[in-house]
Amino acid sequence: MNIGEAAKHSGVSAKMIRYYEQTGLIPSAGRTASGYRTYTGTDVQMLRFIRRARDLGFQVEAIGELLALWRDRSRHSADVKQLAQAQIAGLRRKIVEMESMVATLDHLAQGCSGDDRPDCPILADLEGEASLVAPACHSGPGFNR
Amino acid sequence: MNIGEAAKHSGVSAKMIRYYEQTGLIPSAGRTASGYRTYTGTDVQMLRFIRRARDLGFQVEAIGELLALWRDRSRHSADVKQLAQAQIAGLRRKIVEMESMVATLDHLAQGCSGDDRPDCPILADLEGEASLVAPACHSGPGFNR
DNA sequence: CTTGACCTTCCAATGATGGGAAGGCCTATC
DNA sequence: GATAGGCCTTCCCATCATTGGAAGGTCAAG
Repeated sequence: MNIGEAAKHSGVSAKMIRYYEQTGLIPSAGRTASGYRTYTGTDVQMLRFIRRARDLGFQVEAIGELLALWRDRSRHSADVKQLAQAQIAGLRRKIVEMESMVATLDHLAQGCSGDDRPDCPILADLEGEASLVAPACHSGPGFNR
Repeated sequence: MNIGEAAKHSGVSAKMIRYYEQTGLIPSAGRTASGYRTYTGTDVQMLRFIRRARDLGFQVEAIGELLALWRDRSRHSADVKQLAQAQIAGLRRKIVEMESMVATLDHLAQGCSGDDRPDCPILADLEGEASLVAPACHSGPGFNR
């Protein structure tokens, strides 16, 4: 199977397959005499593993760890679980952060008449007049930006 | 005021101030005879505006639109409100997506014994045995990855 | 044997930010 | 007035995952 077919069957683009090979996430594929990469069913399964992990928001580095565990027949499921829970925790952190943004924006937008007048609490807040909005919404220690 | 002080007062790093100038988000700063950038109180206020908008998750392109409205004395608050609501909608979309990831991962992690045995539904799911998890959780059209 | 679809490598760009080097400027201290 | 060290300047590179494209080789069907 060449790279195009592997891409179709795995849902990972050919570009990304080459990239993953280049960065060492996956081993180098076999080659035909003319230099084309060849893929087996196992390779496609690995690519689908990667695709699925990406869909779950894992970074490529974490996927490397997952792959290592996947290949390790004597792995401990605790190690896998720990990676998953770290991922959950990271996602939850980002969700909380975004929810705080939404709350602030929603509060500001509700105070905005939304007509043809220029007065707008949204701009006023961005300008720095923070008294118009509850400070607890966005000045907490949770922001990592 | 030179760029270091402007950075300190605005919370935007000197690097980013130069970058914003280079990309046209902010107008070119004045210069001293020896080439140093100079900033006024108004400039710092604009930088703080940018900083605050970044904290609310606006992309730089959207901040450009916000700044244009901020400068426009005859703006309509409806335009500002629309930008804010688009931002809210975008954030909510991402939050939903992440919540679906968390739900899937949480479900998988709960099925994982987390001990020294190798059996692990997390890996099994990543491998492609999607029957272990409700497909509606993550196969919807909302994914933009 | 040509055509079109595929493959190869290499280079570049995205968006927002940080790091660093090489060199110039400013200010305080001696 | 010289010097030190802290700031400034520009320029280049790196990140992270992904896409795009160009230039050129290969394969399969007509």
